[in-house]
Amino acid sequence: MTVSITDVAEATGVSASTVSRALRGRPGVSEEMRARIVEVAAELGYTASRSASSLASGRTYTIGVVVPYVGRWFFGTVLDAAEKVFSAAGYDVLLYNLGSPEARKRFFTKLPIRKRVDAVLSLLIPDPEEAAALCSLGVPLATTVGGARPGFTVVGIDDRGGAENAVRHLVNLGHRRIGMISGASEPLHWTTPLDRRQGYLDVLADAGIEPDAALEADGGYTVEGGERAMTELLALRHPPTAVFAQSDEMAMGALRALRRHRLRVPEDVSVVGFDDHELSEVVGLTTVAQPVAAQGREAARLLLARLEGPNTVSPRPVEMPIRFILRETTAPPHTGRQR
Amino acid sequence: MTVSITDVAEATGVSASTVSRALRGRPGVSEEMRARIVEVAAELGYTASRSASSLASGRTYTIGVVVPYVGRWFFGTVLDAAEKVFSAAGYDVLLYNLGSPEARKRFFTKLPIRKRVDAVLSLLIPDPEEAAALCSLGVPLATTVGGARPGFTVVGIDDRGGAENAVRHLVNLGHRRIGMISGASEPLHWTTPLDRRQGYLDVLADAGIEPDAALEADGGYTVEGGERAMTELLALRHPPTAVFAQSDEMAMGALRALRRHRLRVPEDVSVVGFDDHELSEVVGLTTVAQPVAAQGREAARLLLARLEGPNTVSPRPVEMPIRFILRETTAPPHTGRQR
DNA sequence: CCTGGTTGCGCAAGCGTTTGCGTTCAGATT
DNA sequence: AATCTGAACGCAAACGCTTGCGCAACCAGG
Repeated sequence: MTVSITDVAEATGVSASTVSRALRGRPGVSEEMRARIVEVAAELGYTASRSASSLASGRTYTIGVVVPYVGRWFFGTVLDAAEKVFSAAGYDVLLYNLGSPEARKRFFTKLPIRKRVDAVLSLLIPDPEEAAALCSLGVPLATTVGGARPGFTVVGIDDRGGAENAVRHLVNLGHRRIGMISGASEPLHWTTPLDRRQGYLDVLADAGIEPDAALEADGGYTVEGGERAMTELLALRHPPTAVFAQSDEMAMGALRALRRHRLRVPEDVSVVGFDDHELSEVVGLTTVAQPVAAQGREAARLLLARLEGPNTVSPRPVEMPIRFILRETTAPPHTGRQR
Repeated sequence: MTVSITDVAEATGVSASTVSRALRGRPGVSEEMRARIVEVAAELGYTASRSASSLASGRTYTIGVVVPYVGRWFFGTVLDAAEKVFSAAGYDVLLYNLGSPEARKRFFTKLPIRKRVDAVLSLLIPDPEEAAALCSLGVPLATTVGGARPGFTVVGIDDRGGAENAVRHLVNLGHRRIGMISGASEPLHWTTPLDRRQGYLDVLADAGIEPDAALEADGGYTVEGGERAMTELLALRHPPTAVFAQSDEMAMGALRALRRHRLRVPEDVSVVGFDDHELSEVVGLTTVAQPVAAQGREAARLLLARLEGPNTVSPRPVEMPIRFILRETTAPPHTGRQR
């Protein structure tokens, strides 16, 4: 039926051990013999059974990647980049998409990943319990989100600095009432929304602007949430003249809300996002870009390095560069007609 | 070190076979014994080694999913939905991201998937050779793209009918010069662009409009490609007054090109897309929606059905409903000032 | 009390690799 | 010429699980 290692051993007239060594480039096989074996194996269309080989060797040559939503641009992009690195290095990737609470719970209680992977890249923010579960796997861990976490190799960006750039831009344009559409603040372990908020507050303080809690609305990192949040802000007695959205998706939701309210951007309201979503250029959104694919690549590379070399996790997160991108959704506040 | 089945067996005072049967719900174990074993296993934190179990049983409880680009909205969304179905059924998913030609070649020559999966869902269009390679795996196959293919369970949409809807809408508005931004026409096995083009041609013929090859530009299914294509169309001696883009991404590129040319949408040019991308609503794009996630779910379900029941592939593709969505990028042609 | 059929469980043979160790043999060293 | 060395390869024991078969023990029917 399907060709096994002994088939190619017999066909070559050697033992299975020699075939194994030859095919995996291990020493102890003469070059001519190796060549013959490789040829015969190719001829027979032999591929080693991963199950058998990982059972015998303990290595799976598989990386587990766990993400909250593969469908979302950010995660899809990171995954895309990371997968390329892994597969180029000969690793397969096992995907766990943990969007729903049930899926998440099932994953962390049953840990189907156990004994199945050599390392894991987590793109979701584990709570302390979940992090402990991952650590208990005893394999190298990495992440590109949520900041430092013991045992994890983390590559990220300067969220606070990025937010400062965005908000400072608005301040420099002359805005004083600056709203913020923030991300889900629920999981406290997930520092990104907190850091971005801090950047926002820092700049306000710097500019001598009194922060106003009413100007912060939660958008849950989705387009719809952004729209809702913007709608809330517009319902305020004194709506903001500019809005900093903690993600481009939420910024786009805000744009939609503004259009529904027949408000012009940037004439009536300025909007600045964060992330540089692939479609942000299309809508002309001013934003701060983070190298999403590069983060995935880097995290994957570091993970592989830990796998092949000494398994040491750097204490400080790797920080990737960010870049402010001026486009068309920001302008000085409209001092003329007031709503 | 890590707890194995014999550990559970010893701790319970039974044999490993009984533990195996008990944990997998096989007959031949009394209920009270099963309960005890389950309890002990949970206590010890036992998880069966997949490698060992699939080596012994031949089943991997893993589905291979191969996609061209995980990062792109369409594929990410299909994958997201399919993964949920698979994991809920107890299957893991092995992801192969074959964007680059090298990755693709490596995959199809080495077929690392062999002996690693129980079934595969392919979201890329295999050429005949690649399709044969997949068939040679001897496992159930499914796809959500590219139409009928022997051996594959396929779930798709009525591409031709959808295109007809879109173009008829433009015709009804009074447009006569209707351009088309088409998808990559390269792989001939991939029928979607052809079908959508046919729908376009059908409606033109129906309306007594002479098709003009100059009005078709290739956008390669990307935002940038769409922008280039639109730019080409605008450079024409008689540019179209409306454009049908075969995908929303290309439509968005077209919108960008139009904005760059200081043309208003829909006053100067109407644009209609195809797919209903998650951000199409944000930009107000008129389009024809296809149920992307639902297709992924359905394909996954059918695949699992083939896996558990009799392995029969339905001869006709499953067709999911489409829906025309009128938004704000289409209007009657501007008969006033002409460029 | 002896059959014949269940039911519940253990035995042991795999599944296809990897790998430590042992063997053989040619060539180099004394 | 006897010994040592290293390279090239084979043997066989894992790795952790599944599963066909066998074997007690038990129950009901004659």
